[in-house]
Amino acid sequence: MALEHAILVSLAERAASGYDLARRFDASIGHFWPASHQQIYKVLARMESDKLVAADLVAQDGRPDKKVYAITDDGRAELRAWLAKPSRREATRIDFAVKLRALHLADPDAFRAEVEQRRAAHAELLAAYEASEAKYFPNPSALAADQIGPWLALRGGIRVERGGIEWCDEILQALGAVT
Amino acid sequence: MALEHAILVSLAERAASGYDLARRFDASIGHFWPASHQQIYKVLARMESDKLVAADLVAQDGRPDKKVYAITDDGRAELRAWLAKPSRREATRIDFAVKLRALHLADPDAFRAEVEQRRAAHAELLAAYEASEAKYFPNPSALAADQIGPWLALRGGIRVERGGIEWCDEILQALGAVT
DNA sequence: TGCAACTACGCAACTTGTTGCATATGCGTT
DNA sequence: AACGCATATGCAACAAGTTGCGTAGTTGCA
Repeated sequence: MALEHAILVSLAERAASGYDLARRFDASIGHFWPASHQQIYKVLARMESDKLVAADLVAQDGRPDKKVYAITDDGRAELRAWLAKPSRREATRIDFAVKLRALHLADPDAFRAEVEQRRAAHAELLAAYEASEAKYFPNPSALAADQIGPWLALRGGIRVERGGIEWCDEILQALGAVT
Repeated sequence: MALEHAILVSLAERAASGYDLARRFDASIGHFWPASHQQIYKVLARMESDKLVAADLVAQDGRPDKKVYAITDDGRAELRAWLAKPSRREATRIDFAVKLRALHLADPDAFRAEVEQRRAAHAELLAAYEASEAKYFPNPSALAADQIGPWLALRGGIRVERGGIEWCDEILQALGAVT
């Protein structure tokens, strides 16, 4: 159950409502652990009953009330335990690679279009990551201690997307050679 | 439901029992879509009742009987439909990147050890992929039509592992600079 | 005035995958 | 004879995530 840990990491940075978390996941941590608001609310409710987080009901004017969750000492202990325990290799499922294996059964033009679409998606994410890096980490050699991790995570994202683009280019080249 | 499609791809290559598929997944297609034998048997049973595959009971001597599954025309149609429909971007969940974000809360030595372990795992998989490439695709410029896809998929795996190693090295360097 | 978009929370049904266990045969080793 | 290992199949309980829907107030715009 790693969404739990992703939420703990996010709440350790600062307290947030379920809604805030959902947006935070869309913007940053969710690049590595996507989560829908439904799933976040569900897990948050269980975490509250497990005392890993504590809710504080905040009335707002002009907006619905919200429940602001903060990490508890139990939560921090759980987070530390998770960090200390080496995680086993996560299973990466790459739908696209499965499709690739069946390339000879597919329509070449449709497949090429899909590869190009995929390449564009990688390029878009890469641009977003690079913009984040320029904005938040302009000087990586002089980072605050709690910024090194987020920066390294972002670097990983950049590598993944660049690798994805290169893979697409290699595929397009191979497809081109066939045509 | 993509395990279904991975199984169809595998059975389109050639018929197999659940046990065969499980081993095939361990060795090749499972690098991109891991699956346990329990899950494979479960999905196969449903696929049989959906007429996507047909089972043939084969008695063996010296071994338990087995059920050899072959793809049906309906299965081939489903496979073609899946190939033609652009798949949306799969959600990649990177446990490790979530941990990285909480780096400042972790024990530096334990974390370094985990990164090194992760690097070793990437290196091991990379070596296996490169051995496969050398063995099965010694001459990529002259590949049979149905071998291009599997080769490109393997190339993707190689890229992923190489990228993973480089990321680990970047992290180790950053951790070293701190110490 | 109406309608879309944003904030804010959540339930219910379903699908997918994991974990632990059970069963059976036959081979080779100790 | 006992044990582990490979072959071969599967069930049951559980965990995690997806999809579709529902509620309710506020803001801004056309």
